Amino acid sequence: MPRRSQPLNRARIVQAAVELADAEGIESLSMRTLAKHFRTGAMSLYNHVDNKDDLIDHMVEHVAGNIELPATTIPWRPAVRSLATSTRDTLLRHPWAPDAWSARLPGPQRWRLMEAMLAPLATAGLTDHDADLGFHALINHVFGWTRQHLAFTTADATTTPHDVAANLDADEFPNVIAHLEYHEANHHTDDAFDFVLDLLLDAIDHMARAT
Amino acid sequence: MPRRSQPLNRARIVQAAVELADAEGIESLSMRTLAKHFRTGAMSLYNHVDNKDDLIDHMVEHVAGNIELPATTIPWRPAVRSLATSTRDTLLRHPWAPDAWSARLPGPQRWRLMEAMLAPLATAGLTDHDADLGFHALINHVFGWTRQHLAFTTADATTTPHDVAANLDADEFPNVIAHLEYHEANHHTDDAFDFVLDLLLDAIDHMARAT
DNA sequence: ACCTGAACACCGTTCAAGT
DNA sequence: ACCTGAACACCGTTCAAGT
Repeated sequence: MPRRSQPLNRARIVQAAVELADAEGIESLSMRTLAKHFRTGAMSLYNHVDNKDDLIDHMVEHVAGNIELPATTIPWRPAVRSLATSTRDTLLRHPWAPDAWSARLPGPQRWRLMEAMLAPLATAGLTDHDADLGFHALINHVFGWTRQHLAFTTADATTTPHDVAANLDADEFPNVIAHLEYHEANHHTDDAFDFVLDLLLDAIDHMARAT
Repeated sequence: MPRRSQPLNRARIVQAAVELADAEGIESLSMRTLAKHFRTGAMSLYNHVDNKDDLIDHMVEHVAGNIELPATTIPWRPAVRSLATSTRDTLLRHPWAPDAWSARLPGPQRWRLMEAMLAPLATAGLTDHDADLGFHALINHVFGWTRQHLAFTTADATTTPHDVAANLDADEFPNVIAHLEYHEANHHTDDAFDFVLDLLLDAIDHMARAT
């Protein structure tokens, strides 16, 4: 809760909004509570942002801008792999980001990321069709895995998978119960992200060699 | 806008809420506007639903209940394939559903779906580890593809990919522009869903044979 | 048991008035 | 140019009072 020494500007507002959404959840981010961080009223924010929707657009762009790009000199496979991983890492720091991201049109920072993923794919020697398939499969994996991971680590920290399993009918849902118990026992083995990522990279490599 | 001949009950409320969210978007679904559908005040809904969050839980369960399950007699691969496809088909009819689904804990109908996906996978002869990888990769693909498709078909119907491409710097984003133009030219070739689905099923089959 | 009006504590946003 | 108070049109939800 900083005093208001410096004048308001959009960068500071967006930065504070991201921090607030990270800490308290985006559902409790309101123009009024955000303005309180600057010891002013909600109306003052409208000098720097069109409206709340515009603010969230800028928040998503801010997050997108934090994603580290791979060097343009490395081969396509490590480049794509590195970008997928750093995208996941950044998204995990902003639990509200995946939903906001998917629901909005891209801005400059997101175009920059798309370019950084498409450019190495374009050097792999794929047909347009295969490049398109590969690109979307990779994006879907990164966001799908991240969302799944966030749902597990964020939702009701009080309710463990084991508790949930105990309330399910063992005759009706035997495989669900086994699945939940597997997760209970394997909390810290997070190789699923890399495994499926490599599966997709293998498939892309295979398509490239067949072209 | 039905007259209120029958008494209110939760099933009718949830049904109306789903229809309203499908037609107008979930952001314009309020307890007050929903109540107006039954020519009553918002407060009357609270006799059948704990609160708005509970209502949305029931809406997601309603959608999950509409997903057709494969026969339990068929082999694992067509069973999984069919469930993935019918899940996608149902989700596409309810654009608000994927976000609401991912953000909430499962209820009975979603357990039923998980069981219907895990049960055939369990007969494929995978290790627990591989079954887990396969399950999550399949779910991520279904939801990721569906979200992507919804974003493309719902967002600003006025702005075509081609319009967007025209506003991008051709030197900075050459691959993004090529990608958008590819989508412009290939509106109706939707084989990406099946292609990646088969890729994942092949990988699962391969893991099963190697066990 | 089910219903419902009034009221409370919030929202986002507009507008007119200030410096 | 930037700021801001009051006001408007909404929210979800509680509570007390009705049948």
